[in-house]
Amino acid sequence: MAVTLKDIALKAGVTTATVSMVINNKPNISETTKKRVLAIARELNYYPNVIARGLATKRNNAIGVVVPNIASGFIMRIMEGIKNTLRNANYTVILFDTIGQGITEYNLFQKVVYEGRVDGVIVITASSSDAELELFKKEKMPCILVAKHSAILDSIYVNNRGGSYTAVKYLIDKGHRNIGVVTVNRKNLNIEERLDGYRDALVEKSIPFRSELVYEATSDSMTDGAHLANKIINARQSGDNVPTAIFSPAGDMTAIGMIKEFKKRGLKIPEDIAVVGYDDVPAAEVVEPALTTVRQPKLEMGDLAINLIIDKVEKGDKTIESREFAAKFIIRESA
Amino acid sequence: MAVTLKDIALKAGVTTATVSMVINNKPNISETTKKRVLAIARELNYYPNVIARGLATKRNNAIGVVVPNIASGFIMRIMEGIKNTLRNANYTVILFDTIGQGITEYNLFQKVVYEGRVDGVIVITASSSDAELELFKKEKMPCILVAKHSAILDSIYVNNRGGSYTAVKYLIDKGHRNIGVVTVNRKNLNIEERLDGYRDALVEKSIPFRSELVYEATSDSMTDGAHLANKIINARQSGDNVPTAIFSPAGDMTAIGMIKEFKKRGLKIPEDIAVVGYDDVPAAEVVEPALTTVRQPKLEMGDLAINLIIDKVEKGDKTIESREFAAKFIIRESA
DNA sequence: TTGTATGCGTTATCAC
DNA sequence: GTGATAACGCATACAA
Repeated sequence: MAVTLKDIALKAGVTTATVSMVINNKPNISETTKKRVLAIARELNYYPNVIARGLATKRNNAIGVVVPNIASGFIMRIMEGIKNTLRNANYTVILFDTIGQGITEYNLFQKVVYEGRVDGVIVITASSSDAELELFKKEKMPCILVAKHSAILDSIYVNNRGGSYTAVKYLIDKGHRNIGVVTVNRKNLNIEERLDGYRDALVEKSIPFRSELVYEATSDSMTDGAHLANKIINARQSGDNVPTAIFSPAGDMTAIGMIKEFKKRGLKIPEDIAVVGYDDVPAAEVVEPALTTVRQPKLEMGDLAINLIIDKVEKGDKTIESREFAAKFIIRESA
Repeated sequence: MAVTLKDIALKAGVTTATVSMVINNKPNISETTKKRVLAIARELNYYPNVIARGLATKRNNAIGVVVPNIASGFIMRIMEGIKNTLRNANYTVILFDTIGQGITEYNLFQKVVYEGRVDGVIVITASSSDAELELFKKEKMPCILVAKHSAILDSIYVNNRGGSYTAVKYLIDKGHRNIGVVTVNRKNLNIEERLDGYRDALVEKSIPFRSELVYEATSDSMTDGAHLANKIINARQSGDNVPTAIFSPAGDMTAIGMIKEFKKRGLKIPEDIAVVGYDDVPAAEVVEPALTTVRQPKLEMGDLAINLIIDKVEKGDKTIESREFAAKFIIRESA
């Protein structure tokens, strides 16, 4: 049986109210009783029951992290940033995701908001609409949106358009004019923004956008990359529209799959065809040639997110802030 | 303001007790009031406050996952398995780790047990002693230990000794007699077990164990691998004790770093020196030659862990079970 | 079939 | 300074 305030009160000859005040360091308690109560608490190895405390104070000291799917390197790095800076802050983080639960993201939002387990949330998703996110505002649940800009909530996001622009401009400056681009049909990847950056660079250099140079992957995987690489090589052989460089906002694994397939088919990277990825996964450094890619500052985003949300929760700050991070272009050998 | 049982009761003209019984699908409620209450609950968009419910029932529908550090691919894959099969089971998972909190693992155990937030825990660590783990038993907190065998708690673990044995035997069968082994000083890696497997294979084939063939990494990283590779090459040049194969129970990244450095120094893999890793990280498939390695069935372990713990929590099962998984030897090109 | 009363462990508002 | 007492939202034993 867990030891409660009552146990301590009984043993100390005071009431639970007094014990509670001692435990919470409230003023107006005599030094002597304070010492006695504290000693007994330690002796009995007392831990406050956070559930009961939460009921009484309407504060749980818990932050929810809401994600579509935890099985993503992107999200894990952000989580790492969150946990890393949680430090002394006495908060517990609770992970919510839709995985395997057969519910929509909005259902999950409702659950998180109405269940009452958390004091605030960090929502990491680019696939929810403002209409859905509105729920947090409506129910006055402190919330930080990570991954895209929002007009109605605090948000932390990366300038992916700028990241793509930098990458593509780099390719153009190297002399490339036919630059293929790999997209993927995953809503929470901000893929449209990334394509915009690609177009920006083209426009700036007066290079026409050509839809034949857009390749679609079904997921960010090496097999998809290999498949697309073959498609490109075949197009090369039939002559026209031969890309001399590929930019893969769909992700690094696709880019890596392409590199490996290009090499297998006898092409030299980056001489015959340059490749640029997106994400900077660990394998990007391993592939030969090492992958030039775009990195998002995930740890920093997680760090900022947890700090912001705790501020919101504790200070009741109501202003809507948003913070943009720059994507970092990592130049290695593949381009 | 969140809607409570009281709100529904008021509107339905019954008491909170009745509403509670309806919500929880208790028997002996007339169909008519049931329907009416349910309709109003839906209309008001009622969600039970899980904190209050937890206090009343002493059940939180929450499982704690306790880890030393979430920033590990191993743990993330297990988490993925856990979340994946959580499915309809109406449980929330709460992540606890010691990262950046300046507390010991045992302090964390205490927090988890005494705070009362969770009904059961999955502890993923190989670095805690039985004496520390005893706490869960003592306080009757249902617990599954993942990563090593335990006599006092349910446990799920991988036969790492067998996995190492298989890998090293494979090298021996390929004709290798001087097999280097890379260790790392990280307690929660079960490194000793893995070394035992290495020794087992040696003993079986009557090959003497030689401590000069043991190399120590400081972490599982490419830079450590490169460093060790150079050490080995230098030893080669001075003549004696030249390993013709390397087994890296310290992890794949170290093995990959070695491969890249060996290649840079002009050695051919696996002809001049064979390399076998441990873990099967995504990059293992990317390096050239692709890394032969040992994989632990992480998803399956997570799956079993969550099923077991929910059973324990719900059925109050008291027997101590343990389940061993076999490690899988993945043969690629580096050996 | 439904209402009344009580408790879960804690905090908070009063008196004294 | 400290003790009663109510309240948080819900569940449940018992009474009606």
